[in-house]
Amino acid sequence: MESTRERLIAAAAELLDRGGPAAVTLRDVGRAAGVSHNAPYRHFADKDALLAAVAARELARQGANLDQVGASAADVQAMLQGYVRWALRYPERFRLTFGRWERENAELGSAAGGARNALRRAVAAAQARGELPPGDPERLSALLLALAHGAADQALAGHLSATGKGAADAEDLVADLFAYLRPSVR
Amino acid sequence: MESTRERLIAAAAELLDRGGPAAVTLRDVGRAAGVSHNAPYRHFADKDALLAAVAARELARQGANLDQVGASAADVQAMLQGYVRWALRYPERFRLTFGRWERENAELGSAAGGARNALRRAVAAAQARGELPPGDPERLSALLLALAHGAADQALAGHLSATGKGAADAEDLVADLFAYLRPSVR
DNA sequence: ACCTGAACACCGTTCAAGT
DNA sequence: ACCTGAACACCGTTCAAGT
Repeated sequence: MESTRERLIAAAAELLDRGGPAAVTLRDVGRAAGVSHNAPYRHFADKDALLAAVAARELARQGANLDQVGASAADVQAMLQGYVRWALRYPERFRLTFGRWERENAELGSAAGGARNALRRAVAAAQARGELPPGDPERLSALLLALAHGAADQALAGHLSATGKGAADAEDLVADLFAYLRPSVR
Repeated sequence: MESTRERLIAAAAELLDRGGPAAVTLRDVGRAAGVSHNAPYRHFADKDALLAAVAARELARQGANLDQVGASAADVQAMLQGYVRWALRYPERFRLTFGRWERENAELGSAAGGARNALRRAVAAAQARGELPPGDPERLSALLLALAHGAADQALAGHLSATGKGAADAEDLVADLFAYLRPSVR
């Protein structure tokens, strides 16, 4: 049995996918969940809190995927490319998740932290195998995630020329970075 | 003498910086520009068109900076770090500029294209000097810009741990990438 | 060609009231 | 503890009218 709270979050996520944050009106959310237009206020402080709950749900799902990743550089690459695919498939959730509010919302902050930790562990394991350059894994993780994040955002904004000789989609850029990082055989 | 159109854009940019797109109400824009709340409709189709004009102005300014860049890898790095500093200083303009609309707005699309071309030329020059790895300059440019963009966005979302042993700010990540890309002396 | 004031539909939020 | 209907203030947009 789905709680009203869960139905509200699901309805908000669907409206978000369809038309961005502006399309998430409390009236439509209520209608889709079968309650009145201000029933959401019994579960969330305001509209922003409802959107934050959508973001937290998304981040928790991402974290669950990341936990089962392997220890090779190829596994880390696949993890980041999976992240890029998710961003391209659900642009609005991607943009929402990396908005403003992690300072304010504890649930969101810890969900994001968990995902970052999973990536850092995988990077450290690949470094131990000599498949990624040495150095602080936290810092190398940040570099990898920043590239995946930026490549996805550029692709969504239409900034990646998908044709021509220099054509590269967001996943190609992730692959390029891993190729540059591969320690040369000495 | 500043035209009404220019005053509207300037007022919108200031309101945007102060409180994000939601704070850019046509009523406040009109008030700040000394006209009525619907005078903007004589200059822009709607609120989105006004925001697009703000983004275009910003992008044109960025492009003007990029045109005077040198030909060394250090110059390219400085260019990208300047981009990161701009993003961190004007988060709302940064987010606005890389929104949705480049497909729709010709002025915006060409402004963004000009900035990308300036970067590609500088990258090609640094490659010719042997300071960056060979390969299609378009593709390497995309990698560099994606990282700078992603690092800035992660920093703005509070995703970059600014303290601890793995501490790295957005500019550090750009520097790290250039260090990895430096062709090893063979 | 540019601007204004009134008006409309829509939205987030609050409140008194119901079970 | 959870929900509802009415109400309020605010916003984007349109329109008839003015210079």
